[in-house]
Amino acid sequence: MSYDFNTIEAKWQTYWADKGTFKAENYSNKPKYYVLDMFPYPSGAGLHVGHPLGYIASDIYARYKRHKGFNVLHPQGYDSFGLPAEQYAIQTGQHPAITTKENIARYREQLDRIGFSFDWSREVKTSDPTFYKWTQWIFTELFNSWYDKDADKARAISELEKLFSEEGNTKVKAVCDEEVTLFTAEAWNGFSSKEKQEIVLKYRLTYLAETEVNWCPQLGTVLANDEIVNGVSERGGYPVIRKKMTQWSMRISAYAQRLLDGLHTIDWPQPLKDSQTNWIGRSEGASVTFRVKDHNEVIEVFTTRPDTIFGVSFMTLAPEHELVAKITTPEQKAAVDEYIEATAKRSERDRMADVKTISGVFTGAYAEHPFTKEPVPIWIGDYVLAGYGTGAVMAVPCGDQRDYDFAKHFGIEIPNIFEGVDISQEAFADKEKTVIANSDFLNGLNYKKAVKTAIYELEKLGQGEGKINYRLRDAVFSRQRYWGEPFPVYYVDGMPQMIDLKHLPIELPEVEKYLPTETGEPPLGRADVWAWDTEKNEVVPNSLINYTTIFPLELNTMPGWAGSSYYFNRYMDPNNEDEIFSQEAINYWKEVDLYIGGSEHATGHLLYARFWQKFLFDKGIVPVDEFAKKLINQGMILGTSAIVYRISGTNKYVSKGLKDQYDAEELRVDVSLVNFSDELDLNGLKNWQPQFKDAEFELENGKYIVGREVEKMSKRWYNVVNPDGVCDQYGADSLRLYEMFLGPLEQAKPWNTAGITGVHGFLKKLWKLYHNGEEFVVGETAPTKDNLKTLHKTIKKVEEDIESFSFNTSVSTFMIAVNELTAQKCNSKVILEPLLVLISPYAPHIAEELWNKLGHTTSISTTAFPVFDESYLVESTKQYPISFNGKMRFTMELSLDLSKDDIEAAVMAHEKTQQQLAGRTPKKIIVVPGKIVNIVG
RNA sequence: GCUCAAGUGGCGGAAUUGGUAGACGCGCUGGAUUCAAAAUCCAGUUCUUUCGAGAGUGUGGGUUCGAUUCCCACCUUGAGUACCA
Repeated sequence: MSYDFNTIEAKWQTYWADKGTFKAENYSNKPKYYVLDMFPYPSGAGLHVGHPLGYIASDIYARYKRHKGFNVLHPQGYDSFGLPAEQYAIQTGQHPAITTKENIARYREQLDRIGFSFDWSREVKTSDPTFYKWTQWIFTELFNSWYDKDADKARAISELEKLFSEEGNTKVKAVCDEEVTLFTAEAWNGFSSKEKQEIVLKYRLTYLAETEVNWCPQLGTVLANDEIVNGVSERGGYPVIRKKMTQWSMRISAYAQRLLDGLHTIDWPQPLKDSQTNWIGRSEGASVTFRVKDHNEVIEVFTTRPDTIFGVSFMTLAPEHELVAKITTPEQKAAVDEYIEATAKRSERDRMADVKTISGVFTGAYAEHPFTKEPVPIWIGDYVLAGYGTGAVMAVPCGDQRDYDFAKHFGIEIPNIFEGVDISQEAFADKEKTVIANSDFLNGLNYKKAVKTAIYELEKLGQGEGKINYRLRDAVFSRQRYWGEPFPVYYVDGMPQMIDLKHLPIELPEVEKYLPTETGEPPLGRADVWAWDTEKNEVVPNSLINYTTIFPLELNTMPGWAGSSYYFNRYMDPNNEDEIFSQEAINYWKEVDLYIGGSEHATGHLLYARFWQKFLFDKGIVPVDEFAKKLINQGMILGTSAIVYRISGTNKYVSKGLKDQYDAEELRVDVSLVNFSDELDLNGLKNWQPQFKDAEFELENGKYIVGREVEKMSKRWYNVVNPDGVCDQYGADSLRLYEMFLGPLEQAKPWNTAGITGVHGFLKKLWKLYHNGEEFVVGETAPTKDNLKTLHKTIKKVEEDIESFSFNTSVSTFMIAVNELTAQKCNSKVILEPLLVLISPYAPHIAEELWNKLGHTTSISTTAFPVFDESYLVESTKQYPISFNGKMRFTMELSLDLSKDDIEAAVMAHEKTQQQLAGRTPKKIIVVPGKIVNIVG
């Protein structure tokens, strides 16, 4: 019987599903292990061969851990809210839920064919009301919490209100909005309910605020900072402008320091940690207050170099800074207004593209230096960003290149406050070599001491303090979209009210169209049944709104990252209707042990998920404050596009080798039209698209050879390879082996279908080893020394490979093992059984089939991983006493079957040996023919 | 500019407490089988060579008996990030 992979694979996939082989129990005597993939967004295009790469790796690890005696949780689900389904709905009118359902069915079919060991009984979908009930609940929990800086954790709002009523807000150290005014307990108790709500809102971990947001007119929605790339939207590449809107925000900035600290406790890739560190952007320094002369105003600046305070020769405000209008003198007003208008016109993108141009204008006003009391001119300039720090800087031209360039350009004085440094050409920014001069009490001090002293003196004056600044901004949480989680929020007198857990989920209402309304409201503004009855506690028609018992509901929906910020915990107890998950379940599984997914989520999903986990930890809902111990970024699988060359203005195509003789343009054609040797199927091309119907070709050696380009797999390049096709032709086991064999997991690598014959050949050889024609044959004789050596070599290597996630080299190891056993004519059951266990994580179907043929009635996945025995590898080593030059004696360890004479001759013949051994008495020399390999001692 | 990662045959890539560089696969060459092709099997395949050997892991140095591996400088490529005060 030949290796009929299609039948075998279908058979075992059905078996696993029927028997529930991979169903995980929440209680076990075995140690637990949680292997997770980043769940997919089910797009209409289906899976291409790049998608399963990470899933195959995690599946291998999950299956390996089962062999190692772990109770393994390996679930899968869908991140099923999102833009593509909504945009399809806008175009076709089809409900996104239908599109999503179809796409999920297609994904499931494709995933099932690859033979993953997912526990599908735990499947979650973020767009499923039974799931987003808990997304809504977490939102209300965040709303009902504030961040206490003293306790360094989130606490209940009720406790904050109690503090306010007892002592006002003067002593409370909380993370809150900047413009909070101080009040006493008496004042608090005298406030109206609405005033109280307005104040508390400034403290909540999710809050409503008038914020300047990134508005994308084409998409009709706001975008988070990480959804913008180079000033245009990540999706679609549309321009983004700044606009003020009332939006929900998440106070992630409260967790900035803990998000930073937590990175040291988790085993994640360094580049990913670096980009999170960068995104959080902690910088240590001081805030300094400058009085504005002739005005009752102060300018607060943040600086990382308080030691250079005596080098300040001007100040710069961002053009958007609120003080600009107040302090500009009448003489300068025209110039300032003109400059502000010019800046506003320039898009974010232009501003970034053109960093070199120095621009700015003097306001006419002066500030007072805190120590010297000298006047400091106040300028505005667009090199100062309104969104960072306080939007104002104290300019020290001798110590900062941008300040230096600005001062040079406008002829502002550049005082030198560094000892022994020439600043005639450029600023001096080397902290290590800094010695301060011309600076009163800071003279002669180095950087560290000067910083300390300056802050101390500023504090004495009451004009500054040490401060840590973070780049991390609060995350906008509202989207003007239909296909997302609705907020469990209604409004009474303009103030948001949360709907209690017992009435959740608040399900998405039906709408006629999925576009924003004519008045610019989000799509939910089109819903007719979208009001909240506070007596019946249910959603009722808008027509009933009376503002006494029935109120309007929130029209925004949540962003894509809401559901993905905690789904990994929900898998632990996914069908629980009463709780997000039981405490028993979360305390058993605790956290993800291994998380595999793409690096593109570094500053989005992976940061928000850590934030929510820390919040849930503060609330005592989860037992650990980092959700994933280890994370691996799998690399992308790239496509290999095929290119034909058309002579410009004609319908003639020339083969790759001839293209330089013509003025030819490049066209991409479907990769399935090209064989392994880059030869194009001419008739296939003619039938592929009408434009090629009458194509003429100029061939080389009778063939049309295409050009190749490695680039991202995408429909528009016609380079997508579908896993179903690979499974049809070679089988899922070949696909799995080949995806691993392609190269290291973390690296980006091009797909090349030609190479798959290699791993497919291996499976055929493995099959042949057990079969004599149609008959299944297994040897009952005892294994030889060589057989055992091959086996244990393989056990050792495969175990090391899996533990270090070097799945690519394991495939080679299997090939070597099967080649050796074939050469040894070994089909001994004693060898083959453990070998199958080794192979089963990679190629589970064939392993299961042969395991079954060996007479086992249980799944191979329940079998223990074979134990490595070193004695089979070192047995052939012998030790010989050797004399050298008639003086020294040492021992030789021979790992090859060579005679003593051979070795001695080899050592003597080797010229370098005498130098190497001069004056040394080695204990042991490892030798191979002609060379000394290792001298020990 | 800054940060990080990586440079090994025609190609993907092996090789870690520093010890036979190029495993394994693709491709290519030759052979067997076949009327022929596909499939399969066997042998060869870093470069140079006067067939003795010599050179060789981006470049130049260093440490070592010995370096793809460790150290220094440089070059190249990729990724991320950027007027962050």
